[in-house]
Order: sequence, then structure tokens, then C-alpha cells
Amino acid sequence: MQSASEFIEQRRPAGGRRSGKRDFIVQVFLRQEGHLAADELVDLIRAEDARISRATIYRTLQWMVDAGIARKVDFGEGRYRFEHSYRHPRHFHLICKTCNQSYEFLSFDIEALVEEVAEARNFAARQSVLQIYGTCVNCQSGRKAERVTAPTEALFARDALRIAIATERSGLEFYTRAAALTGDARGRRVFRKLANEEKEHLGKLEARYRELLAEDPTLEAHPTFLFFKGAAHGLFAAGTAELRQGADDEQALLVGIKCERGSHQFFKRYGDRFEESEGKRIFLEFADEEREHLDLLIREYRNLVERQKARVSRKRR
Amino acid sequence: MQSASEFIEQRRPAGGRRSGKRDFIVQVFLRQEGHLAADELVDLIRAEDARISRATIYRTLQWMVDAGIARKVDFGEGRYRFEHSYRHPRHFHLICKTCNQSYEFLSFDIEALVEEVAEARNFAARQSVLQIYGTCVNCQSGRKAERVTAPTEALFARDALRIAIATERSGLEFYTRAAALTGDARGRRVFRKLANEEKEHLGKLEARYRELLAEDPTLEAHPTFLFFKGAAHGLFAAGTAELRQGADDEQALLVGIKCERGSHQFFKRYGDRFEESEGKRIFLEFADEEREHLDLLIREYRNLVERQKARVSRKRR
DNA sequence: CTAGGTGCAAATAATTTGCAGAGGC
DNA sequence: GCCTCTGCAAATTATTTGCACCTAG
Repeated sequence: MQSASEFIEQRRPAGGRRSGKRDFIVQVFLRQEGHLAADELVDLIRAEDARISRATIYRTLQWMVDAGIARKVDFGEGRYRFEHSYRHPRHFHLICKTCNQSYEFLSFDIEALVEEVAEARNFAARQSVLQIYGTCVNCQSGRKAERVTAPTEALFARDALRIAIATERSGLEFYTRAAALTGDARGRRVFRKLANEEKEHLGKLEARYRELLAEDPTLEAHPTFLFFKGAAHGLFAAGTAELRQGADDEQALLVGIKCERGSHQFFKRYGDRFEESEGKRIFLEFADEEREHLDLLIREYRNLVERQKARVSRKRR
Repeated sequence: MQSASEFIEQRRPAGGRRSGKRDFIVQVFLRQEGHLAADELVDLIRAEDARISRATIYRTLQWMVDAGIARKVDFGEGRYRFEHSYRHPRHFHLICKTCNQSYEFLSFDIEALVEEVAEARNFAARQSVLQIYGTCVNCQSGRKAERVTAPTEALFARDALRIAIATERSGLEFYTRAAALTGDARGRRVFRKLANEEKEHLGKLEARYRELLAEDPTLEAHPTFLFFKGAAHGLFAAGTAELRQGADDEQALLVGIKCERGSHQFFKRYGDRFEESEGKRIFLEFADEEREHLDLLIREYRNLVERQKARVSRKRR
């Protein structure tokens, strides 16, 4: 696991000079959760006793943004806030206009649509900001904001695992069904093998999930952080439905390839996008897993096609 | 069609007094396209010769926002911009960081996902802001920004018509197919009737579309403003697929009801959300149309069930 | 007559900058 | 020693406010 100082070292721009004051500011900043306004960071620094000029803090914040250590966010208050990116994936915000608190979430589905729009408009998107303004639960019911904070990283890992587990489950169902209806003995063996792999991996993922919950039992109760519809009615579920309406061996392989490819792409693309974190690792590992399955299926498909060709040419002779 | 002054009159807050200066500012503001910073409006006013204080312009902008005549938007420039809402639906923005131009778009799909997220989090959403930052086509190719501006209202109407037409087309296909496979004579008549209505209405919509293009022939070439996937692989298309896998009369009615209900809801909900405009009208008219079909199908379904019940009890006797 | 509306100048608020001096490599 | 970092105070930018005056209803 990457530590905070490694994270900073990695991003320290070349040609820059080390400075105790800047290091101190960065360190204090990284200790914070949530979204700090520049002024609030000034107060924090002052409270920790160092007499550091306001200008230096502004300059350091800009330095961190350039280095990719911090992100500048605008909640429409007329001033900027900053959040660090160390173990903190990019995300969107729900902003309560009553208590001014902000809640984070992420939606692959929305990100995918945003990408589609940008592409349709030939727009080279670099960053997208989505903010939902309104009133949070606490403020709606008049209750005091007794916020239970769980670090975004843990929530991200939790949801990454949930999605991976759901995908494995539906993959397992898919391969089980595919094995049942495949006529060719060799094909059946491949699907069985894949079903077993899914089952085994499912067990591993579930163990990891239990581990995560053991570390922080409150985690289960927190609202969804990562929204992804594919998890519920995803690729494999659609694939299973396709199989249900009758399919031959070749089709089953093609459907499997489509599913694994989609799944691989999702986990890879999303995993790549994140800062170093447990959630990122889960996604990338899972992407690799799916990639292997994909390769296996493609090899198998090629083999099937070869055998068919051979049969045809034998008949012709 | 509602005029600009009617639009303002409607929203003038009670207890407020009339003032020539404010009226003048509002009038100049409504004449503009795009997103004005307060300062730019000051310049415009000065250019049109009135000597009006900067403070008055700020106050009038705030007044317009409160009245719902203007919307305050934040492009992360450190200052606010304003856009008027007269014949200008709510929308999202693509913002080019190179030329600082902004492009508008709307996506029902994204809005629906945003609503889902807010609901899942028990968050009472009042407004959502989506901004995609990056580089626009012109700036990518180094070309000068020779922006062809079409008023958003016209683009909105164009896309509303395109979506309505696509929906009609797939509705027509659905009812034609349903009529073909319905055994019951009465049911067949209903589906034929609906198919005819769709065909007729389709003709009307297409005529309206041609009319719109005649007014501004460049309109066709502009990029999509309103993104809605339902248009392409929408409800009726799914319904038609459902029918294809064999269905009886009752099922056909139920599928039809599901499709019309979804369609009605989409057009109604979206239409309601907009400021007075051609696009709004198209949506609401279409919603009514779908509502009528829905009612007809429901009546027909009830009738079918009644007849089935009667048959069963006759047999029992 | 009276509650808004307006102008002007000053205040505020967040952030940036110029410049002289301090300090890392 | 050079070049970057820092502090301080002044500047800048966008916006708001206090207050005297104006004006529509």
C-alpha cells in the first residue's frame, strides 16, 4: 500500500525545491477529510502554531493542484474548496444548501453517458463536474447533522467488491447454463472450467468483503457510493437471457466473449482512472481475471471455427 | 406563443414597483444569447447609452434570478455568468478551457440517473449542474471559432420532434405486428386503429419537422442538443421484440400498456419541466396523444378480462 | 406619503502580485 | 551563487452595502 509521503514524492514536480513550510502545509492538508476552503486551511495551520503567510498557503494549494495532489472544487459559494486525491477517487457531489455539507458519489453510468455526449460533440473532455444541489436527509427531517463519516476509500472498496461479486455471480450462472446446453464435449469442458473458476473467485471476493467489514462493521450500513447498473442487470444477465432462447455452441461462445469483453473493459477503464486505492486494486485485479477468461474464450472460438472448416473441407473431398 | 414581455410580466414579484431602468436592463439582457458575466452586461448597457450604475445591474440580475427570469451559472472562472430562461430550457454545459466558449446540451438519460442517485441517497434535489471541461472541436484543430449559432429553442424543438418521430415509428411497427398476431377480432381492430393513428400522427410530425427546417435550413446540421436513448432503442422497440417471441392477445395488450405508459411519462415529465417553448409544446402534445392510447388500451384490456371471466363462469354453469 | 428603486462611494471577500529577503542544492 | 520559496503589504477582481436621494403607486 502506498503511503501518503510516497504519494507526494511521486508527484513532486521536477526542478522544484524542497521547503519545510510547504511540506508542513501539505501534511496538514492531507490529514483533513472533506473539502477545505483556503481560509480554513490558513486557520488550521495557524492553530498548529506555524506562522505561515496566507499567500504561501494559496501558493501551496495551487502547487498541489498542479501536482495532482489536490483538486479544486467549486460549490458555488463564491470561493473554491480543495480536496486531496490521496486514496480518494474522483467523484461527484450532492450539496446540501441548508447545512452546506457535501456528500460524495460516483456513477459509472453517468460517466459513460457523459463520455458519449462529449464524443458525439467532438469535444475532448478532460474533467467533468456534476453537482446536485438540494436538501440532505438530516436537514429535511430537521434532525441535527450527526454525520457518520466513513473514508471514501473504504466505501469505494466496499462497492467495488459488491460489483465484482455481483458480476461473478451472474458470470457463474451464465457459464453453468452454457455448459448445460453445449453439445460439443470440448466446449462443455471449457464452460465447466470457467464456471469453476468463477465459483472459486467468488469465494475469494466474498472473503475479502467479510474482511473489509470486519475492519469497520459500520461500513455495511453506509449509502451506496459507487452506482453502476451493470452490477444489477448487467452483461452476464443479458447473456444468460440470450442463451435461454436457444443457442448453439458457437453462439454461446460469442455471447460469452461479448460479456467478458464488456466486463473487462468496465473494470479496466474504471480501475485505471483512479488514484491508488483498495478499490482501484480490486477493479484492476478483476479486469485481469476477465481478460484471461476472454482470451480463453477467444482461443476456444478460433478452435471451434477451425474444426468446422476442417469438417466442411473433409466433406467436400 | 408567449412573448418576452408576457414572460416577464408573469414573473414580476408582487409588491414590487415598476422602474424604467430595471425594465431597460431586463430588456437588454433578454436580447442576448449565451452566458453574460455581470460586467459584460454593464458594458452592453453603457454601449446602449444609458448611464446606469453597476450596483443597479447587479441588483437587477439578482432580481431576475429570484423571479426565475435568469439563471446564475458558474463556469469556474471565479465569477458568475447569467443566462435567461425565456424560451431556453434548463441544460448542461460543455466548456472549452481554450476559447472559453460554452456549448449547451441536455440528456434525459443523465437526468434520470441523477434523480435515481438523489433518491437512493434520500436527497431532495432541487437543481443539478453538470459541466464538462475540455477542448472544443475548433480549438482542437486550431481553427478559428467560426461558431454558427442556432437558438437553443430551435434545436430543442428539432430534437423533440426527432424523438417524437422515432417513437411514433417504433409505435407503428409495434401495433402493426400486434395486429398481425392477435387472434381475437376485436383486439385486432383496436391494434389496427392504433397503428393507423400512429401513421397519421407520424405524418403530422414529419410535416412539422419539414416546416421547422424550412424556417432555418442550417438546423439539420447542428449537433444533437437533446440526448435520449429511448429514441433509438426505446420502449416500443423492446415491446416489439417481446411480441416476436410469441405472445397471446392479453400479453400484447399488456406490453402495449407498458410502452404507452413509459412513453407518456417521459414526454409528460420532460415537457412539464421546461419553460414555455416550441419543444415543450411538442412534448406535451405528444404526451397527451400517448395518454389517449394508454387509456384506450386499458379499457380494451379490462374488456378482455371481463369477457374471459364471463366465458369461465358460463362454462362452470 | 411611503416603500421601493437608484447612484455613488466605500466595504468586503477571495485571491493574486511585486518585491525584498531567506534558504535549499 | 543561483534560483526558488516566503512574507508582507498592496493590488486586483467580483460583488455587496450604507446611505442619501429619487420616484411610482
